[in-house]
Order: sequence, then C-alpha cells, then structure tokens
Amino acid sequence: MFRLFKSQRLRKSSDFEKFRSKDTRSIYGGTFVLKSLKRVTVGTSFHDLTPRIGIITSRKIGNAVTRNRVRRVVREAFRLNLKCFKQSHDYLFIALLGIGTKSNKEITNAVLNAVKLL
RNA sequence: UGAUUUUGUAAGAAUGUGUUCGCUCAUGUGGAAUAUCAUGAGAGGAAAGUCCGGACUCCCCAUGGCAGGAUUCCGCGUGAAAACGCGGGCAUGGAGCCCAUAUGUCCCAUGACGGAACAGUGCAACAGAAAGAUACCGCCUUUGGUAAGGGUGAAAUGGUGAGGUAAGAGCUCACCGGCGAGUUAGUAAUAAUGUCGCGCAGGGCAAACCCAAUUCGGUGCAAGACGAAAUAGGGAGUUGGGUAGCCAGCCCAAUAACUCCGGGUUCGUCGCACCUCGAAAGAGGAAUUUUGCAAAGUUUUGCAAAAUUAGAUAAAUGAACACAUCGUCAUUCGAUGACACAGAAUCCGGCUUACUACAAAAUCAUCUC
Repeated sequence: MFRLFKSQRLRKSSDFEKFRSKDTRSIYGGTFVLKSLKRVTVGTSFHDLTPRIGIITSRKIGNAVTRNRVRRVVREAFRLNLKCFKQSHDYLFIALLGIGTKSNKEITNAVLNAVKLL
C-alpha cells in the first residue's frame, strides 16, 4: 500500500525535459519549487496511472550529506501521502538554497501544503 | 593542570530494544515479471581533494631521435612502486652554558637541501648618487682620479694594523677570515688541516628561464566488450590512411579511406564486488565475527565448527512513534534547544586538506610537595 516502486520515480532525462513545456504548473514554496505535469497514459494498470516524482538537488544547496537528506525526506513524504498526488501526473521537486536548515517535519508539511494548491 | 605531536577507537539528526511503513542487492520457492513470501547483508577516517604510484583497459604490448613531464644532501631498512621509518651531514632560527687572546659546545624546531661556474638570459618595492655597474657630500696636483670617511639600506665588494700615495685603494706586507688543490678521517654526504697555491677581479633569487644527473610511451571504468534500437551511404571537401605532441621506423589499403556539415539513436547487459581454478555444478584458499576445546597466563596464539564478505546508476544504505542508556553547554530551570568534518561510484597503496570526543605515549610550560 505504501510501497515506492521504481516506476513511481522519474529516471530518464527525457522525463525531466518534458517539464520545459507550457502545460507545466509550478508553485514556489520558499526553499523549493514544485512542478506538476499531466502525463499521457497508455494502459490502465497501477504502474501506468500512478503519480511519479523526480527530485533535483543541485550542489548549490549543500554538500552530499544534506542533498541525500533532502532527497530521502521528500521521497518519504511522497510515499506516505500518495493520495494527495493526482493520478497520471508527474511531479518535479527542485530544492533551492536554504533548505538544508529546515527540519524533516518542516519540509514534509511544506510539500503537502504545496501539493494542495497545485 | 594546560599546550603540542603521534598512535588507536568511534558516538549525538546518537546507541540499543520494540512497533508500523519503506529502499538496494544476493539466495531460495519448476520458469518469467516493476508481483509475493522467507532468510541474509548494506558508508568513512578521511568515503573528500583528485596530488602521486600501481592493478586493469584499449591504442602498432611501444624501437630510435626531438619536444615535453617528473625527481634531486648521504647511508641503511620496509615496499610492486609511490612513499615511509631509522641514523648521519649541512644550512637557517631559537633557548642554555662557556667566552672577548672568544666566535665553541649542547638541546629543540624548520628545510623542493644538485648547480650562481670566464655556461647564457632575466628579475628586484622603499630609501639611496649608485643594487651591477655607479661619484651625492667629502678627499686630491680638479674636463680627471678616488670606495679611506659621511649618509641610505636587509645587503655597498672581507676585518685589524703598518707601509705606501697627490689623495686613496690587497697597491704591498703581517695576522685573522675566504677560495682551490693535496693530505688525513669517514661506506658516503662531509669534516679537519701550523702543507701548497690564489690578493680574494665582485652580492641575492634556480618554488625565474636554464644547466647537470637519473627517469617516464599514451589513454583513463564517460577505459573497454556485447546486444538491442535507429538511419538516407544525404551534402561539401581532402588524396593515401592508421599510429604517441612531431619525425623516423612499423602496420593497413588501393577505389576506397578520412575530415566537416546535416539527419537518426542516445536503452540494456557485462566490466562490478573476497580471491583462484572451472563451460557449469562445484572445488580450494584468504579475511572477519561467534561458539567450543587446548596452551601460555589475562588477552594473545593454535585447532575445530558455523555464519559472513556494500555494490547504487536522476544515485539504495531510510522515516515515524514508544521505552531504556547517558554526557557537556545555554536558557524562560516543567522542559526545550544545541553539540565535528562529512556520504561508497572500477579496485588497491600513499600524500594532502577538513575536523569532534575519548584513551594511551612522548615533549614542553606552570603549580604543589
């Protein structure tokens, strides 16, 4: 129920390139930007319809330890609150400078608030 | 007690236990899957910087020359090599002792520590007349000579005394200092020298070019191999091409080869996870942990058995809650907050840098007896 499959993560650079299109909705959350994009689905199975997420943590936000932490926290927020994310949509989380000082709970709550506005 | 250095161990978003969820890999359940279940494993001393050296990879397994890079006191040892350890020498700096007819001795620290030569070139703030060739004041027999005196400076051509001179000067001499040769000591770096020679014809920088000796083929896992997918032998140019920066040598080709532009694809597997052998099943070995036995005698050794050996790829090693274990600091003294540097990316050995706590050892400083 709360599993996170590889099919629920964006793993190809072509998936990331699609977020450059005009249909992308984005919201600024202080220390991050969250983008969403409706995906063209072919099948009707779970893996075809499930929302997917990609996380971008550039070297600007800190060293490898903080980047790892941000990735894990955002992934965990996505996994435990999958119902908040729309079906057959792709989401892109871009971490910005200053996110390294936020605690795990602060990041989780900020992400969930941003998803409701999208 | 404090500081520094070295070594070791890891630990503050901690550790342990439990509950709930989750990730990666391996093995198993007849086969397959992004399904399911079970079992097991899953970040560091620097994983970092990518500075050296190697394994391994491909390129003509790599020969000669040029160019280019690297190294640089001596001896011994460890090591595949880089590098490290020990001892010695020299230079510079500091503390102590001795000392002024002196300039030694000892301890500590630091050191890219070959070469400044009738090999060559280059560089140098401020002050100063002048920093590599020069005359500001001064002195003299004044279109010139003079480095003794003054002044500047980190540094002005060795010091003291006498002779000498127009005034001066190693111009000459004595002593001291210096350089070279010889001799002696030492494996050597080097040191000593009442021997011989040289008046000492010019300072610093080689982490400036350079010179000398030794040494180095290039490429780096985005190496490289295989599969799948995709596509139009399209256009232009060159005439041998490949080949390390270049040349030679070497290899291949002869109507094809190469370069550029344009177009397409831009996925997977292996490499790659302790090692070796094997097609595979498997066999042998290594290391770690636990248990048992034995020996020494109190944490080591040996034997036996069992288990284990990180392997991701838009990046696994995690999240929430409860309980237990505590330490330091701050505050509003219920509690809350803070508590190092930092995340494997082909693998090893070094170096360097970042940095917290604890333990041990050494050195130094201070205090007490």
